Amino acid sequence: MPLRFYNTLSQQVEEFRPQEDNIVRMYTCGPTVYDYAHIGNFRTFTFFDLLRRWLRERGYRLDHVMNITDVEDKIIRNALAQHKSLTDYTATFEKAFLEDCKALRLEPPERWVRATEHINEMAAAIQKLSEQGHTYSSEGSLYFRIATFPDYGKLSHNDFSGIRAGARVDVDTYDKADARDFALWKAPKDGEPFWDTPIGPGRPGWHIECSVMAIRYLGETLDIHAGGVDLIFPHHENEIAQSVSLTGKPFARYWIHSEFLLVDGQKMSKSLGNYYTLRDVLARGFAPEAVRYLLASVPHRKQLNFTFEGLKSAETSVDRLRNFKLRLEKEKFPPGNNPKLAIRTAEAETKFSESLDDDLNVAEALAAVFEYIRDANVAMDAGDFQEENGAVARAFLNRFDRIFDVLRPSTQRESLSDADVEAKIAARAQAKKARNFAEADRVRDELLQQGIILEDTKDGVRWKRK
RNA sequence: GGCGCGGUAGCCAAGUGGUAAGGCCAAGGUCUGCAAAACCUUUAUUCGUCGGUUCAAUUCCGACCCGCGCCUCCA
Repeated sequence: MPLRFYNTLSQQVEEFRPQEDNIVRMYTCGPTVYDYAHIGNFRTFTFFDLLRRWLRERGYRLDHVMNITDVEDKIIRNALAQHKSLTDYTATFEKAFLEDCKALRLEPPERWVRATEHINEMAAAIQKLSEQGHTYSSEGSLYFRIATFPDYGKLSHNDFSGIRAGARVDVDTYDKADARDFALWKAPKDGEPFWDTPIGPGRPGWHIECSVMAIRYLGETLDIHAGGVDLIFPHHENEIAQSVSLTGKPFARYWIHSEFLLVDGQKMSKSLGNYYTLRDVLARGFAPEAVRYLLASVPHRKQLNFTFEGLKSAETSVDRLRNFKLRLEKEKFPPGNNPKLAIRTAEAETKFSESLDDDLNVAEALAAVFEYIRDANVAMDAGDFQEENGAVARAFLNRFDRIFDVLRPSTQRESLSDADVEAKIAARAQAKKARNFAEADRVRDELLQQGIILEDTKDGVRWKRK
């Protein structure tokens, strides 16, 4: 079965085929750097990461652009309040964001692009839209006139035919002719930063940046455009209106949206006290891999209810995976190749791949991995697991980890060197041999205090860092 | 009200027109000097409710109930 994705545009699962050979041109909506990103944001960004990794695993070459919105109302408000320049203000949060991405092992896209570095291009695009008659100005600001774009609503499946132009719905501080119209260019207000451009002084509206930067780097028609479901309307709808008006071409072929993360069944909000940044969660002692696993383990089209209980569960699941990896690496297997197991591994890998091909069904893919691990453990216990099975198993596990990337621990507290640990283990072995279990247990506890866990096996002692 | 997503065991969650994957937790057990790890057993006669289609529905159709999101900024 080919790779396929649910496309918001068609509301169907479709086979994925990029326009050109094996290159995937993908644009994903990145963060607005006005504050620390929260775990809801990272749910979406983790999904982008899985998408990237699976596309590449499937042989595609990626050209992925992600924007950083560094000019926007909240940023301006906060920067003014702190008497900082826009750049000084956003630099802090951009840096924090990139650190968080790294902690979560999110691969960087091929290009990060900042809104403020494309102001002139945005102005030029707006100019062109104006020449084409898609805009009007009001009090120094320029608006996109939705009435000039008949396909408006196709992505969000909204029917606007019943809405009258000019039927004023309460609109913020700007004057719009139609509630659906949106600002392309905002006139400067007192004390606010602005840019001098051929279309006048001001700053870009939010939507135009994505259209302009996507087209600039990826061409007029993207293969994939992804974002959170909350962006479907109006953001992505507006992007389509602008882009298609500008180019006359479809803007993106596959629109992929990830569902919301909820906390305790509700939307995160500061007033409810259920608003968590990644930093908040890590400060509670959870490893970034546990967070990554949790965010990655629920299919993107399903709302993910974040709880600390769930995070704990994710942590234990990661431990199970790591234990298996450790066993695979340390245990001595008899020579040979158990054909039954070889087949079993191939089956598991096939199920893993087919599941991810199916609109990135991570739940099913993980099931394939865990089922395999159980069978392999059983075989190991029975002595049926042989050397050559090990190589294949390691390859499968590596493949799993190229996508999920949770096996490597990120907190490496090297309080004891490997040699120190081995020495302690040797001392404990002596004590055990003398049946001095009190001393043996003392050593084991001592090591445990330092984050070293011992496991006695028939092949000797196996140890790992917590 | 419109648009969209979802309601499957204590929690998370997959899935199919033919009788319920997987993970976590819990209980008991095997192994172990004791642990750890691993394994085994138990845990949904049942998949929001009510109808319908069918030999057969959790899976299709209809209605209804509930949760969440979007409809002004938002991953």
